[in-house]
Amino acid sequence: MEVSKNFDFTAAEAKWYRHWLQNKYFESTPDEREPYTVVIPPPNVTGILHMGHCLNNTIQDILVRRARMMGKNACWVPGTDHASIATEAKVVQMLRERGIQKASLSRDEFLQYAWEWKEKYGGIILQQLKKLGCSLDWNRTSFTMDPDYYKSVIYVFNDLYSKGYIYRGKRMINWDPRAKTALSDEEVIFKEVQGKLYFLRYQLEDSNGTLIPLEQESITIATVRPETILGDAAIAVNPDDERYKHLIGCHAIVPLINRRIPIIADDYVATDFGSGALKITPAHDMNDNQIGKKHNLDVFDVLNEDGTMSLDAQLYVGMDRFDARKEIVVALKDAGHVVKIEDYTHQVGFSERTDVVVEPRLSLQWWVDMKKISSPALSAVKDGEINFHPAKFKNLYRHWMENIKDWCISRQLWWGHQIPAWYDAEGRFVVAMDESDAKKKFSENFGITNPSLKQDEDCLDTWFSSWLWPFEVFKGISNPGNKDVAYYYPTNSLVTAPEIIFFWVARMIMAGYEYTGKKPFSDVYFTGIVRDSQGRKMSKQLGNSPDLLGMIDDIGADAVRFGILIASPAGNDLLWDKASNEQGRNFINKIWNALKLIQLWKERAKENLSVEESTLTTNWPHDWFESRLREVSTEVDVLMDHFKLSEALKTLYTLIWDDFCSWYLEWIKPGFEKPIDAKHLEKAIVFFELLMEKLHPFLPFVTEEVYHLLRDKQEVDICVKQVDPTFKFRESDRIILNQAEILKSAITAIRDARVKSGIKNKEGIAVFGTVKDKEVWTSIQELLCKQVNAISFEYTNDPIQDTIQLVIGGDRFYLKSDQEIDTSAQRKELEAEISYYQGFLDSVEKKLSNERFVQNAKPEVVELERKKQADAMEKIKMLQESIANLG
RNA sequence: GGAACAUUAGCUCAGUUGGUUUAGAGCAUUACUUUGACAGAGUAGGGGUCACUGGUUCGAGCCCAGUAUGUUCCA
Repeated sequence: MEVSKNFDFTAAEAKWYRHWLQNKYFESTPDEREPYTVVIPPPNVTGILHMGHCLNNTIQDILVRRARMMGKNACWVPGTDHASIATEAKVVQMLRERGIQKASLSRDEFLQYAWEWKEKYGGIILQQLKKLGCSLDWNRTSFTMDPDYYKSVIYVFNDLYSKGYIYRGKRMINWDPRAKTALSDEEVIFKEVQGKLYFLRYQLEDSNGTLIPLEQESITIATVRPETILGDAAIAVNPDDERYKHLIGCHAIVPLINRRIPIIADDYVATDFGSGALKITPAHDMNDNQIGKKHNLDVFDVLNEDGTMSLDAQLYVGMDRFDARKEIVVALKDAGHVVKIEDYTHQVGFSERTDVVVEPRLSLQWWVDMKKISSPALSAVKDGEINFHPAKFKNLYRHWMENIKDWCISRQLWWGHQIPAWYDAEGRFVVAMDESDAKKKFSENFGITNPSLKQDEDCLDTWFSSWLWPFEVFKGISNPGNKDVAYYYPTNSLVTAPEIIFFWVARMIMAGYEYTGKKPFSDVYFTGIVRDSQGRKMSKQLGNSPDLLGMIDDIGADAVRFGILIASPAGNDLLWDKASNEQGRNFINKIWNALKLIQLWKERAKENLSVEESTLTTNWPHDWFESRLREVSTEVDVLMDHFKLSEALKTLYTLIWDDFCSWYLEWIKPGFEKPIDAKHLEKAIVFFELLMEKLHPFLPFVTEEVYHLLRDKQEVDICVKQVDPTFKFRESDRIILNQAEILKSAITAIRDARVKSGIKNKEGIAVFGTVKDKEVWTSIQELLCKQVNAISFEYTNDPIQDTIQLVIGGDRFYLKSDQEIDTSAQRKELEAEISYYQGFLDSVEKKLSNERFVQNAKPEVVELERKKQADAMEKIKMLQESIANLG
């Protein structure tokens, strides 16, 4: 069959993905086989494919394809999560473009637009995964707001509430004034900001309650947020601070609004920061809030939910917080309260979603009491029931779980699962499955029949639905005990990013034990973070994320998969560079060229070659390559079992490029325009097929294409081919593998000598050997001669004059050619070798002359050193003789 | 401020319980080769006080302590 010059990945990728889908290879239903289940970490429904997804999903696809080929019933479940904040932002933006204000819509109207948006643009990412070759069971595509899934989330809320694990409480939270929503700590990004530190002096009262003139004595505080002084409730000083000891118990006056506030003592205050006096603003700072609670201070909430100043501020009411800051500084200056203003660099929290400065704010929120459900999840990882790869994340997990904090699960958004709490006009509430259930509970709890109820406006944190993912994709809650969940759950491997170990992984483990009594998965593989070649995280702002789909179009999905994986050492961040794609493309090109060679041979294959036609009389190359293939298969299995995917791919890369192409194919290659023995060709094809089989999980498209081109008719597709589990390394393989090492080093050494002596490739040489083990050399001499263009190979006991002398292993060789031998170059070469071995020998002898070493070291270690010594001495002796022979 | 992890060739990394040929791989680099599957190639080479300082040991890239630097997480 005619084969194109290069692999046409565009055509092959489309063809094979369609073919695999048509044959339903990715679809799974429960049967008698062992399942292998992976659930995809659901990407945002708003998302588009980026490098992180590429890495993550390539890894999952490799695991799943490998399991499928190993005879397991592989099931990889796709889906998306509704990403409440991100999606709502997109919808609001769409509405704005149409000139619609969100505030002008009812909740139902807004949700209609949101669903419209989701149907139209949502889930593009799933289509993109097909381009990457992902073998997902598309029939099982799930969404966290599917009707059953939605109901399960509501059920879980009810259940946890009835168990007393969910409570409602006023707490200091991170508030996003643009999205008008609470954020979890994890959604706040701290950035270094150039700000100002304002030193402000407050007027004091003396112990009799008389105002002291500002010029006479005052107390100076330092703040970066002068507008919040309107919410001051106290000034705190360190009890040991001599400067302020006399003021403790006195009062100060908040400038501009003349509020009288106490001066209190608290050892939280650092004496060496700012002025040593700390203003306490309980409504607007996490630490101040705690101090406020401790000292029973009043709370003045001076900000509205949109970040403007509130009525309680008394001044600048309705003005944005940053404008108010500018104005109040002017007013304070005018009133003589500003002592100095310094430049100050500090960490400020920004909203991950809207990038506005986050406000610490008091708010009534729903919380999960995490301590009540975390303990099985902690011990599961500690005891190794769930294994983390790499294991270092175990520590991190343990630390977080042991210091776990309550989880704020309410979000001030409409897109998501609406909190199932109903209130009456007097603020009484019940948690229920739906409104009629709520009415029933109102009558039970409060004796009220047919109350007028209003459901909580807020919806739940997205993670509160995605923590059910591993079992609810199989309807484990909505249809408990069904045949799918019984078969596929617990799942096998989860592949995700370490960034969401707490957001998601830990919570899935908790939910798994809480709702199924079982772990959700056995292994968690944490990928690295994809960074650019300068080590920066990829981000939209930096514009350093490559266009993944464009890359797939340019270079092919296989090359992209290779590129990302080869750069991805287990558990480390990876510095991704476009060059690694090219390495992938080159590798595919290499495979393609090997295919072309095989096709060329097919045209010239013959049975029963005559002696003149035959250029290979031994089966040694086939025996060797089989042993080598067995060895590597076993190595790769071990690496894969330890999730060392990058190394497994490197191992296969070397096997194909070096062992198969550079050695094996060269060894069996017929002479120029000579025929090849059909039985040799058949062997090569079988090996090529096995190589494609091993490589298929990594590079699915090119392997399927090559596999089908190797024979006119393949019985099965490689995608679903079952590997032979008995094809493994055997102890007996060692002999021939060792012989091959000797052969390779002999070829390399002789080629090197030829180059150094300027012997042209075309010029034949005669090889003479003085060897210890003739049997070994006899089995490989045909190949040796072929590879170094030797016209003869003879054994000799005596030195041969006027030859190039080599010591290979413990054997001596003489190369004879018509070329004149440059003895001085030879001598230099040999002397360099001697000095290397002499240095080596010295270090060994130093050890052996140390009596304590000989006494204390294990006998086999001493024995080994003696052998090293003997080997080195013999080598040196042979090299010296070679020099002597040069004359 | 606290904690975890890391530091090995120009870059990215291996290096399994301390001894296995005076440290290995890929990429990059240098020289040479070139009508024969493949220049997207082949052959050969150069390149490292294993961050630093001590300690344990007959013996340390590996174990221990400290220092420095970096990354991440938590305050």
